[in-house]
Amino acid sequence: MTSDAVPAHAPLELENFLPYRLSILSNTVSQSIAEEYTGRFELSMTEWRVMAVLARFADLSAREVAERTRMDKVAVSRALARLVEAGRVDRSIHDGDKRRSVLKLSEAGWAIHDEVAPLAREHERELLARLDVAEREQLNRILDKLLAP
Amino acid sequence: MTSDAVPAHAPLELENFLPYRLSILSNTVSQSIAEEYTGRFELSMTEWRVMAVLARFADLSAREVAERTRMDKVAVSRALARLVEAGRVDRSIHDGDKRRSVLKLSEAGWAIHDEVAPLAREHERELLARLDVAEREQLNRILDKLLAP
DNA sequence: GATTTATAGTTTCACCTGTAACCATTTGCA
DNA sequence: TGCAAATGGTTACAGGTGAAACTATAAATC
Repeated sequence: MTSDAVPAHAPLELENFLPYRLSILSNTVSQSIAEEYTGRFELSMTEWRVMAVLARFADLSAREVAERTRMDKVAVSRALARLVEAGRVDRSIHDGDKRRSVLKLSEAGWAIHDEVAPLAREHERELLARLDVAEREQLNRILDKLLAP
Repeated sequence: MTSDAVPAHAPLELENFLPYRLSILSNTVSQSIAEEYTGRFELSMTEWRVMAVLARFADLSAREVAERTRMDKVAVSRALARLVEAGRVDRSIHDGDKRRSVLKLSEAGWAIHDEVAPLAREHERELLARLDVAEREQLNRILDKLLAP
């Protein structure tokens, strides 16, 4: 039996490494939702996120959309260009500040939103169905803590 | 006061929508770890993931790396090309199956691993420091359930 | 044993992404 | 007022990414 002179390496156990587990879970969930709307509506995930924010908060500027979605402002700018082009978002210019845009869902945008939102909620429901009531509360509390600034 | 003839839209409350919260958390965490090694070691996130898997399980094939990292096989192929080129991974050919490659970290690869791994663990520690012991156990149990196939 | 089918891995293509540079407008301040 | 600094948003560039096609090898079937 050889003595262990050289200290052993200490590889991460990825399967127990929290950042890794979060990444796998998040990608799996987001992608399974995205699969449902990308095909049906020619809607990218970033576009959907922008629409979801505008559904909840009207008359935001592009910068505010970026803040709320935590997306890059360039990504938002491009998503908005496509959404406006497709007639899903109405863009006007802010009174008194010609740099700011004022954004809201169009009728067509709302129509899509009203189909996609329940679908997204259904996925969330399926995911949460794996947990009991106590666990759901725990998860919410834990996420609140981990997401706090 | 106008009567509400048209049914109201029901926008998602993104800030309480589980898939969205998971996505924000996962991106924030992964990126803050990545910031530490991308600059210092010219190492992309996908490359690091490949290295982490090869640290834990030697002599995998590219396909097995893809399975374990849950990355696309094309992404793995390219990450491996860069890692082999940089001398961080040794690639040989499987005895008895000339299609398979046999991958392992090189000395240089291990040296980098041994610097990055503690750094990643430290980030995990900082994140978990926001939770008490009970919450950490709860989180683990919950993630086990949500990640089960 | 020859031929079809499956598998490992790479390349191509079309697109998405972030960083940095940029333009227009507004704000701060001397 | 005039001018520097800050801000909202877009564009250019340099990668990174997945789907599909492709090459090489192995396994299955006849």
